[in-house]
Amino acid sequence: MALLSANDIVKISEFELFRGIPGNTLKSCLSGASVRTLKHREFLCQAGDLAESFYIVLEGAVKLLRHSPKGEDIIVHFAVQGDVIGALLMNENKNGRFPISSKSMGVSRVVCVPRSTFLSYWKENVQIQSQLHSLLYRRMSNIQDDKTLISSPLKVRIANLLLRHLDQTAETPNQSLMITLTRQEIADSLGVAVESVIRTMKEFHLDGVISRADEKSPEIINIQKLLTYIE
Amino acid sequence: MALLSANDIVKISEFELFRGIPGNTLKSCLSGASVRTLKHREFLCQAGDLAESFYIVLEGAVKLLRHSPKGEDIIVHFAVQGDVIGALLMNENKNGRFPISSKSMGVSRVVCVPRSTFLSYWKENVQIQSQLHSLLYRRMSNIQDDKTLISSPLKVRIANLLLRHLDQTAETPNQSLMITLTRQEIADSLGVAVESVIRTMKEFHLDGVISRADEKSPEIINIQKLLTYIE
DNA sequence: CGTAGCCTTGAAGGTGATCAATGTTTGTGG
DNA sequence: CCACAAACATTGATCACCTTCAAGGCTACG
Repeated sequence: MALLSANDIVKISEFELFRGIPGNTLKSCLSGASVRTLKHREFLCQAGDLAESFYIVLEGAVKLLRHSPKGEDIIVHFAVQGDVIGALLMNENKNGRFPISSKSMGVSRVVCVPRSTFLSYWKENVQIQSQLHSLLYRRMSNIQDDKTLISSPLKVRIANLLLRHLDQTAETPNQSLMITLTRQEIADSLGVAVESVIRTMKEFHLDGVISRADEKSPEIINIQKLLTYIE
Repeated sequence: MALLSANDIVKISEFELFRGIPGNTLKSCLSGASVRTLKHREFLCQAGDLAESFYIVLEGAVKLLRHSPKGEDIIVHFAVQGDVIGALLMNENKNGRFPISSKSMGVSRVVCVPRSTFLSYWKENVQIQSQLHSLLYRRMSNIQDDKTLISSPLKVRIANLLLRHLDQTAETPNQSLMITLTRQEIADSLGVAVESVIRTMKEFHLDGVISRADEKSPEIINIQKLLTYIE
């Protein structure tokens, strides 16, 4: 836990969440906030924890997990830079508990904002509420997209997942993923067995749809070819 | 299309969405609003329509559909009394289009509120934004629950769906569903084949888990027995 | 250097999809 | 009032996709 550096605040001010928000308002919205650095696989919060603060991802990525009855973990969302975790919960009654766990993917840095700050400054600011709406809208759209594809073959569902995580900044026909996803994580996100993901990805690889510069780096996607799986 | 009756306004004022909202604020929030009566299976809006207004369900129920690539429709949500449809979209850029279709289940009545009213009165009211958040939170929780159960056997997923739609007002051990769901709708909601739902429900019936007073009325659930399928 | 987490491959098995045929109910139009 | 279409329900047979299980390999890390 550490205080926010001036550099961090600049970075935060550039997030879409705070677009058009004056500097002093931003400062209020971050009162009592601290920065937490998470190691690979470290938990940010666990399902059942008292929700005393919520989070903004500064750097890196965090996966949101829910326990399935079988004991496996299902990934409901990959939170990346600028994403907000647990804000919806702040509105609910006091003593609310997280319904999800959050686990860091690689090293990441996260801003922790206390619940009281949400109630005093976030909840009372219509601009911020609207921006939160936009974030939620996108997350809701994604999860609905997934649901729409439930009955599609695994190839299609994986292709869809990969497309969603493309690094939109590059312009080349071959784009890489914004985050490094393991086969296990893809499986957990789609609710299927790892082995099935591995076999499908192998096929993609043989077809030249995906490739990797080296082990450990994110997958590189040939978008044209990938799209043929979806149509 | 008709104007709101005094009776309708009373009913709306009792929705959770407007809890603690003063009468004149409510009136502003409904400026330009009209009531639409929908026949069974009539569309309220179709995917791709210009989102010029959003909706509040007054009576009856409306299902929200998304087209899957195969041409089937997946049900992403059952909207009942007090539910809001399309509000998230109002925040987004002008000329936004509905990503979903809405189709009435039986006869229903819906309040149509113009986008301009949202921007003038809903968006600027922090109380209403918070209430919208709560509604969304619940919808998000539901869809995440569904996702968590993706890899569970069909029995469990159907049991979960039934539990969610119990009529909470009754106290008896046997509760009925709030809305009449056809097997087809259950299948569309879970993204499985109708035949699979029929076979599972038949089994439930033989086990005495569900029963129907008569055809056409909602299913009656023996909760104790149903819960044994989930644990 | 041993453990933990992830990846890989093969073989066997099951759940649910698909296809086909038929029945029931409701609403529509002649 | 009857004929017909549309939407939903049902049942059985067959089959594919994905799961499960088992075994082994690789890399990172304490």
